[in-house]
Amino acid sequence: MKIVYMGTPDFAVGPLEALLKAGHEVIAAVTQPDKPKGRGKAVQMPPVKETALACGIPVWQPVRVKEPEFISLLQEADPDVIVVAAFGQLLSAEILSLPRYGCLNIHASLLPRYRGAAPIQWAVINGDRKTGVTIMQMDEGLDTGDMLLKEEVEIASGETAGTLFDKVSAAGSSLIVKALDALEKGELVPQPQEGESCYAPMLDKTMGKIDWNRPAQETERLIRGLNPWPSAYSRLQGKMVKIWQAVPEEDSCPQMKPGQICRVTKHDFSVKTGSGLLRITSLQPEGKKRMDADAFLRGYPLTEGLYFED
RNA sequence: CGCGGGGUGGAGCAGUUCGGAAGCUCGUCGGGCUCAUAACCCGAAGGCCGCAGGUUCAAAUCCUGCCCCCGCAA
Repeated sequence: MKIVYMGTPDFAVGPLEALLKAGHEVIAAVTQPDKPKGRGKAVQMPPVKETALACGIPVWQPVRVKEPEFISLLQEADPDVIVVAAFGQLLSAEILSLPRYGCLNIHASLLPRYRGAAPIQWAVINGDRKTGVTIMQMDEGLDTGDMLLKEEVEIASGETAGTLFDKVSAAGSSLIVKALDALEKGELVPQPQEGESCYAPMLDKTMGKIDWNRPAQETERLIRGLNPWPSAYSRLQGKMVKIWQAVPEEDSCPQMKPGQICRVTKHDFSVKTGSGLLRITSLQPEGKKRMDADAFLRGYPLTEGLYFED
């Protein structure tokens, strides 16, 4: 199969490698333009570009895929199919109908649930026990196309968005290979999306601000869902503190108010929430590395009654 | 030149303003107490204070250059 691959972040790297390993002819990788990132302002290339370059695949980085020059470039390439994974730009009808087999998308959820940009994180934040990956035939809607193949992935207790990303990406890698195989043989049966749908909007940093009035369980899920990015955080004595790991507990401090620190032990400490306590076991003060709570407590002695600020 | 914090025994921190014997809370090892312990008591080991130069009688501390880690922003 002559494939044009469209993808940008780490999630899209595995599937690309899987396609190559399966012997498909990837004639080009399309990815978002390099952007200034990181501390220095240094321009960085997307993960998919790095991989493509390392594999000797031509890389295209159109600012807008709708540009006529890019469309004609695609037409010239004449792919059998376009495979899309977390690319970051919407494809026009013109592009969707360009390849013989159309465009296949690797989506990180069991559609029709979690259409949109951050399906993995939202599955964790909402406390789902399983999610998955869906290969679908793209249409003009946002993740509304007919489904071709699906695979479930369990969400373990304590799962973070980061660890789940790896699992779902791996599942997507093998599934897209299967899908193309079946596609060639004409064995795929498109299935319209039915049932309850929902959206998983893009995450932004403000979501990570912990509202201590919320129940401890809910905050704990938020912490896992926003790990490794953008991370859940609060403020303590004027400094930003990221919370990396916590455990919900029974409320044993009825006299405390939400956000107040209680039960400081040698190894960890708990914070009062709107419902229950949240025992903090791993955190990261501004300017410091992530550390276990007991390490934190050695250098930053806390007293009970102290508040996390808004 | 985007803004800022930091690199001090195994861990987390103080000390740097106002140069002058390496400290705190833990951990580790040995011993003691105890039915027992994450508790308590006694003792010990373990640091070229990120690297390289400079100033000085004397530098963790002042000056210069470099490396590395991290928060914000993007």
